[in-house]
Parts: sequence; structure tokens; C-alpha cells
Amino acid sequence: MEVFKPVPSQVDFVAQEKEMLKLWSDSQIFEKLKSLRANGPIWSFLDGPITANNPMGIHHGWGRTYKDLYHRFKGMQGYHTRYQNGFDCQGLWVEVNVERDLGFKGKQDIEAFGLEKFIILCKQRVLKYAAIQMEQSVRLGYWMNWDNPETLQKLHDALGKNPLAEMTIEGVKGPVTGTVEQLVGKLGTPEVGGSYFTFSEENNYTIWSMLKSCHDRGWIYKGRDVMPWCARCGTGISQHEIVTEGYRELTHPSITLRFPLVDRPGESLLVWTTTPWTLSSNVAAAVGPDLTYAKVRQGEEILYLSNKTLHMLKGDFQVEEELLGLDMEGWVYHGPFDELPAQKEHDVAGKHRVVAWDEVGEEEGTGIVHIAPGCGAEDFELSKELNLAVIAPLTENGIFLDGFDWLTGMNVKEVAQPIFDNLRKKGLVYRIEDYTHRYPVCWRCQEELVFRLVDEWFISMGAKLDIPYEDVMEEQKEHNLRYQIMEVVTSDTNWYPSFGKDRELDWLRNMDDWMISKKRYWGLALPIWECSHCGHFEVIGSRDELKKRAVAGWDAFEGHSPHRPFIDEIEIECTECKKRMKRIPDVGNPWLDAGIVAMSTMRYNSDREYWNKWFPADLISESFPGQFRNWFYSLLAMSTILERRAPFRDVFTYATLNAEDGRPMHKSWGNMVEFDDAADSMGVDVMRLIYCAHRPEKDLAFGYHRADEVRRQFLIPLWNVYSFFVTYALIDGWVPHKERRLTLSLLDRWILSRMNEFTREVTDSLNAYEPDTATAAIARFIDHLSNWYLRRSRRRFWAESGASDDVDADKNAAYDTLYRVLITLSRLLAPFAPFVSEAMHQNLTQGVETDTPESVHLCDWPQSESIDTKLNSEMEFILRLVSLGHAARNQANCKLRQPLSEIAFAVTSDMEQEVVMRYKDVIADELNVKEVRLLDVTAEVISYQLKPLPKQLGQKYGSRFPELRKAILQLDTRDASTQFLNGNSVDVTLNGEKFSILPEEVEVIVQAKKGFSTASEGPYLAALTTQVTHELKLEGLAREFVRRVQNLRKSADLNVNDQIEIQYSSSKIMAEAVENHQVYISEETLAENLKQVQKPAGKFHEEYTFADEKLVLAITRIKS
RNA sequence: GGGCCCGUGGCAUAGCCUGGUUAUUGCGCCGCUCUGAUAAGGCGGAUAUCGCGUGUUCAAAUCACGCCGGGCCCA
Repeated sequence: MEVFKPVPSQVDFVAQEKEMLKLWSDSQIFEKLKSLRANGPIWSFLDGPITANNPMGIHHGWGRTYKDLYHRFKGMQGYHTRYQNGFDCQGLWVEVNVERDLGFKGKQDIEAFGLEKFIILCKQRVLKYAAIQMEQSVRLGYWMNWDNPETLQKLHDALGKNPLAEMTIEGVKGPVTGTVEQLVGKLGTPEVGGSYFTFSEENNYTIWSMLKSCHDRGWIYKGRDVMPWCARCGTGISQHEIVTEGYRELTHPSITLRFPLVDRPGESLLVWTTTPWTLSSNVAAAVGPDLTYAKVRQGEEILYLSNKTLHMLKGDFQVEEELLGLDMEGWVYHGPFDELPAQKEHDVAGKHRVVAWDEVGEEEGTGIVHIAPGCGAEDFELSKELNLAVIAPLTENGIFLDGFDWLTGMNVKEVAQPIFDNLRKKGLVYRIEDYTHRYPVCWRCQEELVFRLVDEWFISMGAKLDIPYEDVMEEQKEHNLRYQIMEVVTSDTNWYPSFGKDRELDWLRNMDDWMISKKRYWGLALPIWECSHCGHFEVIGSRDELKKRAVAGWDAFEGHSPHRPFIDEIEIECTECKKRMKRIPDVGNPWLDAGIVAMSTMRYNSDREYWNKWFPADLISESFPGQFRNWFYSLLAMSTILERRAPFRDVFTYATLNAEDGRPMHKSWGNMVEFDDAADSMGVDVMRLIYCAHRPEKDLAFGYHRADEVRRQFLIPLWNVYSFFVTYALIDGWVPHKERRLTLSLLDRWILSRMNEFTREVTDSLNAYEPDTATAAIARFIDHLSNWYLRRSRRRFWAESGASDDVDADKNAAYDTLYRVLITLSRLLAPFAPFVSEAMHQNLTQGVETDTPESVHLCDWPQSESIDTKLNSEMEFILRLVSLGHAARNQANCKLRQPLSEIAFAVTSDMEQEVVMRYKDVIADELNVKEVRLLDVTAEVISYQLKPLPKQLGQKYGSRFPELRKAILQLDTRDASTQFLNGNSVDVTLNGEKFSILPEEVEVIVQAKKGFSTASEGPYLAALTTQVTHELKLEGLAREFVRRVQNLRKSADLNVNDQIEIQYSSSKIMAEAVENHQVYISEETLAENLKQVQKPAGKFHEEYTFADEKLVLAITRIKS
């Protein structure tokens, strides 16, 4: 009976991953993990919702790997966790895609299509992509309480047919029945289970209660402001969305034009703008009160502009006079569009005046700024200060309103040229030229934004006090949300990397009030009812409250989710004037949806006991771009509003994923890697290891080359150690035994001690949120295991069983050690590379040890047992010396296969000498030398060099170090070196003062005399004797012979225990070598027969020429 | 203009908190080499004024200040 299944050295990792997925699903491993840990301590993770709008990208894999890494780590440590993924469902990004699918151009198309149908399509899109992302996540090995994708598909289809039809789906504790729309709204609830969806009723109504809580404190208000506006989407873009990704480098025609002065005929202000459409609404021109302006003559006319912008004038000019901006204040000019009815209506025509404004600069333009308060945010601010008229020219679709004569009905995008023509006719144009600048665009549809005067709804963040946070008094915080949030961040949260906290606090310090409304369709229905009669508004905090207050429309709404259009039917009575109030048509900012989840998904309003158990989250994790002002912010804001507590304890953040060339991934640049492709060609273990090995705060260059590196570094050596183990265990019929009385070798004891050290490193690094450090420790350990422990232990596994008790005992110790290491390694690796570790676990334990869990992921996290630090550092030291030995061989150009008589080492202390001698067998084997000894530092050293160690001496003697150093270098080198090497101090006299220099304060660098090939590093020297005697040469040739046979065996694809017959013919010395080492060769190659013949014959045949020797070989398998 | 991060061979990176005179590792390149687990591995070589400047110090990649450049975030 075979215990282990044979493990070939080559494996299809991707196919194996798919087998493991099947195993997990067939055996319900994840379900078993959850029941296993059901009574464990709580570890609360809160997932940041992924937008369910497209298939998952490769960058999502990064974050999801971290999330899964920590879930599995904590799971193995015994923690009970919620495993709830989240989908972000509501908002403009879903709408934009649905519009695109339908070929819509703007809001009118949606209105014409019908809101009811449109909203259903939005919900369907979310369900469709949520199902796709789930399947991708499962492929990644991400263990969460996933919904059944088929159920989502069923809901998707049913929603399209009849949202009010009855339906039954499988819930957590049995079937759940309701209308399709109700069931969709219940996704993620305790009843239905699975991922949370931000469009759920629970989520929406919890936001309502939060908004009500704000309103109770007077923090909700309707503001009139000039906002960046997307005319295509027909909505304002809030400060939270516009920054960074909302700007593009664009070129527009800019115009410089004259504003003729009323009381100064022939004289004009010179004004510059990049947005000619705003000239229609000009009311003033601003000058910097302290700037110097020039009165300039050009031909017949007089122009005014600031001194530092004179370079923009074309042609000759004479400065006639200089004056301060202050002097110009109050001048009146003719506006460029005084003839428009809107200008007359606002009583500005002919009354435009010059105003003083500190913000005016001279970097661009003319130092005189055209002011249109209805078209610019700063202009609007200024208008409030100076009581200027506000002319708002555009509809929400960017069309000129009535009152603009020939402009009325034109699109803002198309008016630049007609306006230039018009101004040219009026003789106002001075110059028109292209200008490139950063201009805001809609972050979703890329349309250029305009600034538009709108009514929007805000949550007041509280005044910005111009003092450091530490100086804000308790009573100032009391009514100030800004400082309350800063307070919870400061006292209750830890950020990894730590600078995240500073970034968040910086955002909080500077942010404006939170604009929560959007003039769109698909999203949270803001629960604000407003009286058109008296202007009073109320915020409704729950469905029940709404039902009580409803005086109309409830029947139409009943049975529907709280979304448009049905929610809009409901009217309530105004408490002030008793008239009917209607809901404002706006929907909510989507960060309300994502930010409430620390409350909603933890059942804040439905099961307070549960909430108390799971809130706050122990960990949240997302990438930095955007999240400091978005999700982190909204989570903090809402939790502070409701509880004045932080919603999480630790935040683990990471940077941005780029393509391998370091640039962002872009379909058209050909550097895009799709998640599904990567999963199926590099494999997800490799993908996960790329992520885990990377420093989180640095941008990650992701690609297939990196994947190859990672596979080579981790999976291949790991797999081959495992394959080696299984191969020989099967040959020997070795199985693990509970009862172990082992005589461990030095190497066994070392690798076990290293394993414990490594266990501690991985555990500590994960606890410190340094998965990259943990992964580096894994790489180091695999390297030690494969390239040292196993390479130096292989022979023990080949020894023939039954030869002697000692040999059997040693072999058993080797098997047992390697087995234990592989078992522990598979567990430590499980959170990082869950598939390959599971494959190893399955084969190594199932059917072998009855009490081993059926999956590696059900195992307990390994504990670090005794670490023999002395042993570990000794071996570190030996590895250094061995490396020097290899270098010495390389120096002599002497291949390792050629045995040499001896190697001698120079080291720095008695202790090190003792270590070398204790490890001489290992060193001799590795370096293929007959003898390992210490260099005789008096007889065999040709030169000495003293190197005073600055660290020791500098710290001890401070500023006297340079002189002391000089004095040491002036000592008799040979004499002093010998003293130091013998462990004695040497006295140095400096200005009559005596200093005793200790041996550990000086490095002695020695050079061996002729006859050795040497390599050195600092004070360490490896000196190799390179003479090759005839005997050694024969031995080397015998090894050459063996090597050739082994290559033949390998290319013949023989099993490692197949017996063979060898026939050979060769030159004379080679023949002598074979004869002298017949036994050795036969043993090494498993040769029953070794025959010298004229013409070697056999199944596998090869001729070699090397050095001066010729060899013809043939081998035949004779039995297996 | 403000906050945060970063600048190290051709490229990518470690070290910086806690200063020590020969700066880590990987990729790529060249040479050598090992292998009855290894699609690998090992040894060596070429390639770095550690962004620039000033200061602190016996000593600066490391600490401080200023500047330059890049990134993220804000104005």
C-alpha cells in the first residue's frame, strides 16, 4: 500500500489549483473552518465595498490577497470572523454604464426611457457583475461568505420580468420568500446571508437614521453655491470626487479683450480668460489692491494691465503712468455683453465696476480678472463679500437659459467661436490664442466640467479653527464634527504605514462641508422632504417614521425599495405651514453608501447586541488613492456622527498597481494584464506571492516576468524538496510515526531550530502588518531548506535500508525532520499560497496521521518552539565560510567535482576556530576536500593588515579615534596581528598616554602564502590547496564518469531506483579511474554491471570528450 | 502655496528610525560551476560621486537645514 501519492518534480500548478478548489468545495472546507472557530475569540474585519460594475481587475487581486491573507492567518490562530464581502451598488458609475449600453446621450434620454425601467437596469447590472466578481474572487482563493452566483443570476432575470413577483431563495436558515425586489433588497442580511450590497434596504435606511441624527444637531443644510458641474451627467461634482483624477491637461482658446472704461474714452482695461462663455455673465473686474498697474499707450488707445504682465502685449507700447490697483477701485466699464436682457435684468449693464481682490495674481493673464459670480466658485465667494450681482447662464445640461438673446439655447461647448466673432465685431478683441492648462473633467465620463450655480445639500463639517488640533478645547469640539472626527482618529486608530494617519488628519483639517446630494436617479433617496410653500425641510430617519408621516403616495411605494421613482410619490405634511411637502429629487453621494457599512452590516439598528460584539472593526484595508478622502473619511464621519467612536482600530493601506513597465495599465498601451488571464497562466499562488512579497506602500510593477521570478524563488524549490521527500519515502516505505526516538544530526537540529525561528518571524511580521517581511522570511527559509539542509542531507536518504542500525536510525531522523519541516512549512505558507500548501498537506497527511485536519486551512497556526540561537548563528557563519571556499575554488578555476586535499580557514577567535572544527565534515562534503583545518597564522600567512574598527573604537574613544587609528596602523603589523589573533590586547602609546587595544577592536586581514588559492571577506580567509595528485585526479575522473551516467539515466527517464548495466570504453587514465573506483561508481549509479568493452552497446548511448579524456558510455535498464 | 512619501549600478530594490570607513538583493549581461529533487542552484566579474548643497559629528546613504526632481493628497 502506498501511503503518499507519487509527486513528480514537474507539476502544473494551475491545474492543481483547480483541483484544490474542487476539493474545498466538495468537502465544504470553508464551512468546516467556520464551525471549528465558531467559539473562538472575535476578529472583526470590515470589507471596503468593491464597485460591482465591471469584472474585477488585477489591482483588486492585490487588496483581496491581503484581505484573505489576514482572514486565513487569523482563522488558523483560532479567531471567529464574519467573512463578509461588500459590493458597492449605487451611484453615477453604474448609471453611466447603463446609459452607455442604451446609447443614451444625457438625462433627457433617461427621463424619456422611464425611471422605473432605468433603475431596474441599474440593479441588474450590479447583480450581474457581483456574480462575476464573486467567481473571480473564488478563483483567487478568497474565502468569504459568497452568495450563490446562480441565485444572483436568477434574481437578475426575475427583476427584468416582474420585480413584484413572488419568489423564494435559499437563505441562511432555510428558504426566504418575498417579491423579487424585496429579496434583492435583503441581500447580505442575517436572513439571506452572503455579501452586503449597499443598495440593500438596511444600508439605505441606516443612512437615513444617520442623516436624521445630523439634522437633529443642525448639521444638514441646503447651500447655494457655484460648483463644478458635468453638463452631460447633469450633476454637480463634489470636492471629494474632483481632485486629482478629475483634472486633465487640455488646450482651449483663450481670449484677451478690452473692457472700455465709461469715464475715460479711448481707455480700456485689458482682461484675459480661458472660458469665453462666462463673459456673458460678467459683472465686475478685479484688481490686486497692492499690485502695480501700468497705463500703456499703444497707437491711439490706452490700455491698463499689471506691470508684470506687460510681456503679453503685442507690438510697441509706451508706459505713460504707473498706479496701484487700489487707485483703480470703483472705475466703471462697459461690459462685453451689456446688450443681453440678463445683464439688464440684473441691473449691471453699464455699471460694471472695478473691485479690489487680494487673490488677484500676475502669473498669467493681465493682472485684471474678469468676475462672473454665476460661473466660478471664487467669483461667487467674492460676490457674497462685495454684494455683486450673480448671473447664472446655464441649464443643468449646459444650455444657455432665456435672457441671453442669440446665445439662448446654445450649448456651452459650442459658443466659444460665436462669442469671439461677436466680440470681434464689437472691436473688443485684443488677442486670441491657444492655452494649455489643467482643467477639471468629470471623473466618470471625462466630459469637461463647467462651474454652475446650484442648490445642493450639505453636511456641515464645522468651522476650521486656525489652531493646531491639540489646542482645540472640548467645548469647541462639542458642536464641531471636524474636530470630533480628528479626535477619534487621533486616539482610537492605528495606521499602517503610519503616515496614513497624517494624511487623514490633513484631509480632515482642510476639507469643506460634505456635499451629499446629486441630481441623478440611481442611488440613495435622500430622506429630505421640503415644503415648496414655506421652504421648511425635514429629514426622515426611518421607513416607519415615513409611513407615519405619509399623507399621500404610500400605496404606490409599498413593496418597493427606497429608491426612485416610487419613493418620490410620498408626500408628508409640513409642520410649519401644514401644506404638502415633497421629497427633494436628489439622490445621495455614494460615499454615504460605503461609509455607513460599519453600522449597517453590523446591524446597528436591528441587533444592537451583535453590533456591540463586532464594532469597531479590528482591521480595514484598502489602497491609498482616494480612500483618505472617500471611504476612510466617510466611515469615520458617520461613525463619529452616530457614536463619536472610530469604526475601526487598524487601517492597513497599500499603493498603486502598475504594469511591468512602471506605467499605469492601459488597454491601448498593450501593457494590460487581465485578472482571468493572469490567474490561468501564472496561477493565483504566484499572483498572491507577488502581492505579499511587495512593500505595501510602494507602487507595484506587476507582470509575467515578475511572476516567473516569484515562481522560481518560492514554488519550484519548495515543490522539489517536497517531491524529493515523497519520492524517497515511497522507495523506503517510510511513514511518520507518533513515537519518535530520534538521533538527530547537526543539520537536523539546525533546520528544526531555523524552522522555529522562521515561524516566529512570519508570525511577528504578520502581526506588525508587514506581509512583505513575512514573505521574505519564507523565501529565506525555503532557500536554507533546499540549498543547504537538503543538499547536505541527500545522501542520508539514499543509504540502503537495513545496512546497519546506525544508518537506519540516521535515515529515519532525516525523514522525520524533513517531514516535520514540510508539514510546518505548509501551514505557515497556507495564508500566502493556499493552493500549493493544501496540495502538500493533503498528500503528506491524509491517510497518514488520523488526527490531522483534513485541510491545511483547518490546522492551527504553528507555534514557535525552542530556537537554538547559537546553532543558528553558527550555521550562518559556516555558510559564509563555505561561500568563501567556493570563491577560492572559482579563483583556482578548479571545478567542484575534482576532489582536493585540503582547505584551511583563517577566523577571528578561538570560538570560531572551535566552530569550524565542529562542522568540518559538512564543510568537507560541500567543498569536496579531504581535510578541513585552520590556517596556521604564523607559518602560513604572508601578509597581515590591521583594520581598526571604527564602530568599536569610535564609540569608545570618540574624537581621539583618528589619532588612535593612525597609531594602530603604525604598529609592527606582523607582531601586533599575531597578538590579536592569539586573543591578546596590544598597547598603543599616544602623546605619552597608554591605550590597550582589545582584539575585538581590530580586524586582522591575512593573506596566505603561495600554493593556496584564496578568497577572503574581511578577516575571514579560505585557503585552498590546489595540487591534484594522481590519486585525486583518478577520483575526480570517477566522479566525472558518475555524472555522465547520471545524465544518461535522467535523459533516459529512468526511475531513481532502477538498476542498470553500464558498458563503456575510454582512454587509459579514465579506465584506471573506473577500475580504482568501481564500487563507488556502481553504488552511485545503481549499476549491477560495469563493463569495459570495445563498442559499448545499450539502450542509451553517448560519447564524451573532456580534458584529455575520451569516454563512450551506454546504459541499459535491467530491473526496477 | 500647504501636508505626506520618495530619490541608492542599465532597471528594480534593502539599508536610514538606532551614524562606523568594502552599500544589500533581484532582473539583465559575461565567465566558471553543481545536480540520481530542482523549469533550478552556487561562485565570480563589469556597472553606484547613495539627487544637490550646507551643517552637526572623530565619522553621514543614515541626523538637521536648504534646494532640485518625482509621486500621492489638498489649496
